[in-house]
Amino acid sequence: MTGRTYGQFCGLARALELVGERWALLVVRDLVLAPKRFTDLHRGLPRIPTNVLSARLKELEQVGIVRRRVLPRPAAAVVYELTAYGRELEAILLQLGRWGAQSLGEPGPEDILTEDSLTLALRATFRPEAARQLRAGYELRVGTVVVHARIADGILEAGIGPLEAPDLIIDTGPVLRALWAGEISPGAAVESGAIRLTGDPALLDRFVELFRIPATPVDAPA
Amino acid sequence: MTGRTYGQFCGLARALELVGERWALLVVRDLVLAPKRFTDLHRGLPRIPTNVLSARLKELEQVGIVRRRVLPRPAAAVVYELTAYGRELEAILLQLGRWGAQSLGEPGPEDILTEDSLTLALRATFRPEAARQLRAGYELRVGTVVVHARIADGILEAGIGPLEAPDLIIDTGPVLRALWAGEISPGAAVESGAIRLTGDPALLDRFVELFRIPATPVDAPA
DNA sequence: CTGGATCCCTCACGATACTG
DNA sequence: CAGTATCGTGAGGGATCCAG
Repeated sequence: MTGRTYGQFCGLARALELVGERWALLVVRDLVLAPKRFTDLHRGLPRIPTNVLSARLKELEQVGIVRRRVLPRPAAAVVYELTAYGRELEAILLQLGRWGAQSLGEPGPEDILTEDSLTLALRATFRPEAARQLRAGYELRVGTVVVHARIADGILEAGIGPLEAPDLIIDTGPVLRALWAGEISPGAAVESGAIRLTGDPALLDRFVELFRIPATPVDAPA
Repeated sequence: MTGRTYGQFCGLARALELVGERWALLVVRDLVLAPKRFTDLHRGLPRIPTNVLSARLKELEQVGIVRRRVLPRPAAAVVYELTAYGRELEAILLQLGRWGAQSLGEPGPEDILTEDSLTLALRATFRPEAARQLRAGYELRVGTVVVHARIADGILEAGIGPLEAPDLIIDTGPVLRALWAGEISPGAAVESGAIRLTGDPALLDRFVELFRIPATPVDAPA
């Protein structure tokens, strides 16, 4: 326990000692939306070795970010959930995710997309000022990944899974990133067939105003 | 370059690929306030091996967070500075630092405190709503570390070094953390001799209102 | 089948020494 | 001052194995 510290009396250094190890923040990310079992976590993070996942959960539990809970019968299952302290990381994760999304290129063939990360991406890129006077329900489908967003009174509710009666279903693929970043217009995306719509097509224009990855800042040389 | 990725199409995963390696965010932290030379960075982060510092700087430069700049003569020096993209991390660092500060215990004997981290701690814990109607200049001394804070019109300006004509000089030690967290009252701190004041003592009460580490959330069991 | 623990290999990190 | 070179250690990666 004496190793692995930064030797600085600093809140940031402390934070990095708590969640700075590899995979730690992604585990927290997958617990933001709901408690999960070990196997569910592993399904959402297939590239993490089970021993590392095990170690991270123990460490996160020890420092009060995650709580291990054994469900009462009949489902004799173990779930991991965030503590109140862990939940405070959500806003930071969203900000960091929005920052990182600016330099996100096209998805590689190995890259996976999960319901959790897509849902958090909706929350991270939501712009309340664009949601005034709007009440709408979107269902977003990317391959087999289905999430939804409901906007009402300037508030976003985003979650996993389909929606009862969506005003618009957006069925798309990798082009979603370019659309999100404003690199392609909704019209062009639909026309190319990269996006299929079910419902009110006009709501797609609202969608790209509601959810937006900021443009990547470019530095002038010198 | 193919290794070290998370295999997820996710802004957060991307962010962690950019700044998730050990020491990376602390290097960014030390560049937030001002560009620095290699040796200055190493002075602020004495525990980082020079080869690792070298590697981090190269990586951060390659991904567009840091720029390496050779100063023109006469000072044939090399400085590292943040790009616009790197500067966008400041708000995130402050939030993360404030989060981590909640679980910061007493400083260990090995822990060091730097001007940079103390200045950023001021920025991170500043509460504008407590600064209304106030115009004041503080000088904060912790050992040989001296920083300052100027408050005017609800705005904070915090930086390294002393102040021309401070309204209050706060000369203190490790007790500062407890004061910051509200675990000890200003009066008790002064009375115990752990804090020495020069200037208007009433401004110390304002200080603890202006800068505050939020209380650590405690989870109810079950 | 869930919920991990164990083993082995590799590579990043840490410490130290050294150079333009 | 601004790094590079070398080398040992331990954490991470991948596969397999085990208990309830």
